[in-house]
Amino acid sequence: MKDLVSRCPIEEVMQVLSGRWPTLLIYYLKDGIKRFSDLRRDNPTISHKMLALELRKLEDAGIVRRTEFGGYPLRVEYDLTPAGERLVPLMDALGDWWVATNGNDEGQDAVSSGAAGTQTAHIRQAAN
Amino acid sequence: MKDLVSRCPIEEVMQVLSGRWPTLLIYYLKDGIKRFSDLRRDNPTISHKMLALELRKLEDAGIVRRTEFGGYPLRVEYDLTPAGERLVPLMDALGDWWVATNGNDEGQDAVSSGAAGTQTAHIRQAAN
DNA sequence: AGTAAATTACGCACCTTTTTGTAACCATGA
DNA sequence: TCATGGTTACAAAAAGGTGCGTAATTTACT
Repeated sequence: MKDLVSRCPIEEVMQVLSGRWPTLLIYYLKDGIKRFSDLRRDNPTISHKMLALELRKLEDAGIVRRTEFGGYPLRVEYDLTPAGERLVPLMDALGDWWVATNGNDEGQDAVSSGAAGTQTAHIRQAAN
Repeated sequence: MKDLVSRCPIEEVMQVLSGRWPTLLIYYLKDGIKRFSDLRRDNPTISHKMLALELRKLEDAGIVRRTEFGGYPLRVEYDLTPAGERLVPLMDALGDWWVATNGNDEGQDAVSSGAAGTQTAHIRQAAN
């Protein structure tokens, strides 16, 4: 997706959120601060290069904040900006819409949306 | 983007909505029934192959309805399903989030004068 | 009257462009 | 020597564009 074709903000958002990784990364970062290697562990199928690229893109879009600590080995932390946190419920709504529109065929994933925060709950369950 | 990597519904939605065309097509179809050639005129930079592919994808996702009328030349009409119409406000919200998050600091756009309406219009081409 | 061309919504094959993966390299403190 | 968080170069894969074919009827022209 090289260029914009319209002046529509929705096209601009999609330019950032399109693809497999952006939304997944946002969801992992929703749980709190993560490091580069954490994100790679969370999602082993993303390549080293892609992770760096996607993180940079999200950073440029103001969704992710990158904090670099000096020293060696270099330590870098990633988390959501306030804007990124405001984005999360919108993506939730999309997920809810999706399961609502075709949730009549399957649905056995019983990870209930409990209140107690366990770790790595990236699989959302939209039951409403 | 070939395969899913998680069982997250958001990843499934993004598989359908990712890319330049899906959201644009939905926006054009929001105005009412369109034919294949209408959509090509609305958006001259999409190739006929892509348009056919994207429409099929949206149809499979239950967002767009395809109605074929017999005869020659074959006539086919496209419009949004009810689910597709329910999706529109969610995309609007994303667009609003976008303009809200970066219409803030970067002082370059002089458009934001006038009343304090936070409501943002999606700029569409007036091609009718 | 007869023929040619245009129309609509694609499918298919071929080719180019864009994206993504792989592997290697960097810097340096423990 | 290994670990961290990258970057770069090259290769592979995927996405996308172009042009042709299709079908039956209408219109355009001779």
